[in-house]
Amino acid sequence: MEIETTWGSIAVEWLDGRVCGCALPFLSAPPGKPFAIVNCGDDPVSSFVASVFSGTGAKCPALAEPHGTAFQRQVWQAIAGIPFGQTKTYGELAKDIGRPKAVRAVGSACGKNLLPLFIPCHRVVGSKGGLGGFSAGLPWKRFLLEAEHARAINCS
DNA sequence: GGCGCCGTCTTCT
DNA sequence: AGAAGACGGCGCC
Repeated sequence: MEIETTWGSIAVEWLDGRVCGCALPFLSAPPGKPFAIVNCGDDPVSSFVASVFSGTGAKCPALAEPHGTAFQRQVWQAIAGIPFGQTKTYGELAKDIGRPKAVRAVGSACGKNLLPLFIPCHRVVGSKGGLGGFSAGLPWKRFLLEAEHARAINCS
């Protein structure tokens, strides 16, 4: 299914009611227009996505077993544990999974996350308040953090 | 404060 | 094996 927004169409795939894929249009620069959802269903998945953008944090729907290495799953699981509206640094995440020095590897694992929005990799920021990166483009990450009232970033 | 280099760990070529 | 990546820290200008 697809959710149409003023920033492009968000494609979400699922199997047996479990989300197994999510793709956002890549944005290298923020579109001039404000973000808005144009066409959105009322199923659990759609409403979850809508809630993420509106900053009202609904319950995350069931996710399919993610495909990845053991290390990546650990990272993703740790990310999934970040409370709504809060952020965590790559370093803290690394420490949480027992590899305090594997921060670089953690970042790498984030980039391979197939379920942005559902696994909130946008809540992972750099230790100095930097944004780090985002697979679909930083504008999404900035917007999402702003929507969740994250103050750990430099909202200029 | 900003820039650059090195350390560290996992994954792809 | 070698290279690269969504980092962190420290030293230097």
